[in-house]
Amino acid sequence: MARRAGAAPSRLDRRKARTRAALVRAAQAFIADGKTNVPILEITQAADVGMGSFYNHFDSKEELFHAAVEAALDRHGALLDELTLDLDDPAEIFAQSFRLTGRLHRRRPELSKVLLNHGPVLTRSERGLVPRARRDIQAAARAGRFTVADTELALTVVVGAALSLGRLLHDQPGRDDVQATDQITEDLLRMFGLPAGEAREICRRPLPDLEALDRDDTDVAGHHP
Amino acid sequence: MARRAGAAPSRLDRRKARTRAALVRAAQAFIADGKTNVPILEITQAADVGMGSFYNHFDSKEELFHAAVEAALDRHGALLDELTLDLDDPAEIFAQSFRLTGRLHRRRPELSKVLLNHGPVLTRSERGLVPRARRDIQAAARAGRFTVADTELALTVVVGAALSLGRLLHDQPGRDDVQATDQITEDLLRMFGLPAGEAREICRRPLPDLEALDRDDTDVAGHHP
DNA sequence: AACGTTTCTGACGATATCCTCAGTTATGAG
DNA sequence: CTCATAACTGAGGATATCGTCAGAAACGTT
Repeated sequence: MARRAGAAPSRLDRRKARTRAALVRAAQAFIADGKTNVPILEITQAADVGMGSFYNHFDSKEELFHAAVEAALDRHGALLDELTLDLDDPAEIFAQSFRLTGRLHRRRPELSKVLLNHGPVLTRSERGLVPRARRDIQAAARAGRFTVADTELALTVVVGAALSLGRLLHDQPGRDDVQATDQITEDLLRMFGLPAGEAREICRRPLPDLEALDRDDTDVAGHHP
Repeated sequence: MARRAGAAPSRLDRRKARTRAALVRAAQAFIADGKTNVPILEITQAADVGMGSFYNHFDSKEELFHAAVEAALDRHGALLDELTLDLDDPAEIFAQSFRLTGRLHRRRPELSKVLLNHGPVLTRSERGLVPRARRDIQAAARAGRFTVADTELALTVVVGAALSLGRLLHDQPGRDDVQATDQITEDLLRMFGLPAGEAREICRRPLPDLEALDRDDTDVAGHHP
């Protein structure tokens, strides 16, 4: 019997959701290691779930991987929205979102790797970070803060810069991620027509509490103490 | 008996080189379709080469794919060097290289797809396009044309923008590639500190003969009439 | 032409992976 | 408590892929 939408989740629902979440988490771990051609058996073992259970939730490995990446992206996007909620200047909203995403690469390397390994595919996805960035750029342009000839092309550069930055930080573990991220954000703001001095100043403003970010991200992973 | 370096290639050498090239070309075709987990047998069939021949040239599929991508990148880099040889302004050399690379996505879609699908891995490679871009940016900075706080970070943005642009053109076949490429180049020049007017003007200058580019690229593919 | 060497070739045994299915366990309803 | 249903489980047959190897063909040398 189909459960009515909005009804409280039953124990059965929760059991199924737990198994599914375990599989998604295991998949994220493998993606983080760059291995997308792992046998299904290994995934289920890592998730501490029976082999057959896989097919109760997904029809193919690709379906699982896709779900894993989308979940991670959605979560980070929502976090950004939350953290920039009380900012007024659209240029600063954009800058802080980009800076926070840059910080992410070091703070949650496994999530970062997921983004890097599947970034290309997700670049034009209608979920996750891209629509958010588009919205912010458009808002800043409308407010006269950014000079943007073509929103989609500006967005293209921004997304490319974000992925490329992640790759840089991943490949050079010694590099200062804060300096790198803020410098690139500053470069992008100049590209958007802001005077060099103002661009630099905006990128030096303090960021929201990063402890909150850690707490939230821990929640995401479903890692309850 | 080992052949001395520099000696004229014998028929045997050429035979071996031909089969190897056929495998590389077939690999490029598969990479272009995004399929990097094709059975070796299919690759050899596509290359019209015996199954066993594969192991005369490569120890693993990954080795073949790596060779395929590096060959494509080296070739395009050399082409850019050739085409921008007689330019004086370092800013223009950078701009033309970027614009020409943008043009490539439409003119040679299969090569473009190779770059896109393996771009992330090759971003920090010491061969191919990245060292060239680094050299050009440094030259422009030394000449006082670009204002660059950190060459590596600027390079990161440029590389990311190039890959992201390729993805955009690939996903939106209808989009005007010339307009998109030139606009992004202009954005990057502004990021490098050039005045908006000058950035725009540089990106409107004519490009080297594209027919020569076609001829050269055809040579690359080893496609002799 | 004759012989040694390099390269090519495809069949085949070994191995890895898939995914179904019949049986088991957990949950819900009466 | 009893039965029905949903979810979980792992063994196993079917399938796919690998990489070796012995022989054939092309090439070089004398």
